[in-house]
Amino acid sequence: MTPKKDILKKIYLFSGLNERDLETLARLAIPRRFVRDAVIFWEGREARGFFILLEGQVKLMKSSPDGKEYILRIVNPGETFGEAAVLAEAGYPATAMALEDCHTFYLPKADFLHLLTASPTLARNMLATMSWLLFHLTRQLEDLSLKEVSSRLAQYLLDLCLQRHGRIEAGLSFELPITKTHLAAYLGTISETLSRTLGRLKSLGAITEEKGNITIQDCTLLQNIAKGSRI
Amino acid sequence: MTPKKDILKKIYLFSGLNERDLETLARLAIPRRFVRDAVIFWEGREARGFFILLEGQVKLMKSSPDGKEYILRIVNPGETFGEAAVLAEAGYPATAMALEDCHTFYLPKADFLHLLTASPTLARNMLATMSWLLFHLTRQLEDLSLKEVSSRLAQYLLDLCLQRHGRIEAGLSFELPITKTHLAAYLGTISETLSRTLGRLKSLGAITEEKGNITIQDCTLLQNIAKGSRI
DNA sequence: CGGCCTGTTGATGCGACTCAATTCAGGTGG
DNA sequence: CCACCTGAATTGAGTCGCATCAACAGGCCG
Repeated sequence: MTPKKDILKKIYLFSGLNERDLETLARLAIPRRFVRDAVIFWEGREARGFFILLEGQVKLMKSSPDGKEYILRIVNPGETFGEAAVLAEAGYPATAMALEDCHTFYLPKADFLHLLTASPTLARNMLATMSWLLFHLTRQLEDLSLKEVSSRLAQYLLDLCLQRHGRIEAGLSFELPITKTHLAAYLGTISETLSRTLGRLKSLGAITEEKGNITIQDCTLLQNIAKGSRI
Repeated sequence: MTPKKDILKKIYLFSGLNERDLETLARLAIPRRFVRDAVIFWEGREARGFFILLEGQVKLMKSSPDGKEYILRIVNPGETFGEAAVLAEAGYPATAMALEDCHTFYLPKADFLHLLTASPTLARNMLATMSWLLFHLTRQLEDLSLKEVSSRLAQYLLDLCLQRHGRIEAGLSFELPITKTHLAAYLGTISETLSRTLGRLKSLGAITEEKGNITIQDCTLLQNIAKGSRI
């Protein structure tokens, strides 16, 4: 079995840390597993620590009294979540739920804060992580307030293509990493609307879909839709 | 004239800093003035520094090709803006515009980063600031995706009342700190809709308005609307 | 096989945006 | 002091995007 230290050193938040700090972290990190659909933490609850996702997939979400939900972020292996909450004195800003069986490390708040004051590198990484999160949230706000569903979907598909292939080009294809219902909640809509919008992109010739596999056909069109051209 | 140092020590981001660091900051801070409607920085432009607002009011906003705008945050004196951008390598995530004639200090990125690595207190303050921003943005996302305009408006009014009087109670009144057009852009809608929604709150007896002065009449009703009850 | 979850499609209704007209308040200059 | 202008705020009519409700098809698994 891989030692904890070797796992931790691959996490972005801990990159560049010296061996001593990594060993300290390895001592502090507590393995925790969650089954599919388990709630990892609830929005508003006091944040006593944060998580490092090693295996599986987690959604960070807000939900309304009448059952609607909005997905703030999908967490993938190697990423951390709940970090920001241990800095603020408020509780977790959202609810975390396991989308698959998950394997995590848990880092208690007090230990982490202690290490944070001792290690400038860690503090710097933390700042970088948080500014990335801020950037991400800012863009989501822009999308929700200024763009319609078709634009948000087109942008999502382009981002995904870029992430998978490093470029955007007609003919490239990829799978959706989450179910369409979840994707709808992530785009701030519902599955019915997503289904119709995806259908419209297909009938316009922007994309094709086969067995959950999306292929980009007309990237110029897709980019125009993402920018907000009426379709 | 008040020495720069004494001004800086009242800024939250710099609280608890030792005299030496404050003096360094005071040497680095460059006074900059902006007239009403001046753009302080554009979204996407490289962030070479950030600002401390001393006097005036600034809006941070995103705008779409067809002229709509969304206000991410209204900056008030004593607050900083653009800080997150100097940490990330991406440019400014939004455009900053002066709503009134403004007086600011400008802190160049390189100098600030240098001080940041030298001062754990400053790093800690920066982390706290950023987690507050994250919290704030998260709530805005929740509101935009899950709530309708009436809820967002009711919530805004309640927040404002709490901020002004320290409590929420029927009979308390306050002024809107920004124009209704700006408020509309902040709530993710347009002035016509805001006007109608405000009218609805009045006719329901939740609030009254006289010469731009809002008075809370029925806080239970207002709180229910804020939580999402249909009205 | 039957249940369950995911996804698709159709009909309908509501919230909010658009466009246009009007009023109002503040500031300017003759 | 009043006429004038400009930007803010309000109000009405019409439209559109998207959510809602409902029905149904396909895949997976006990």
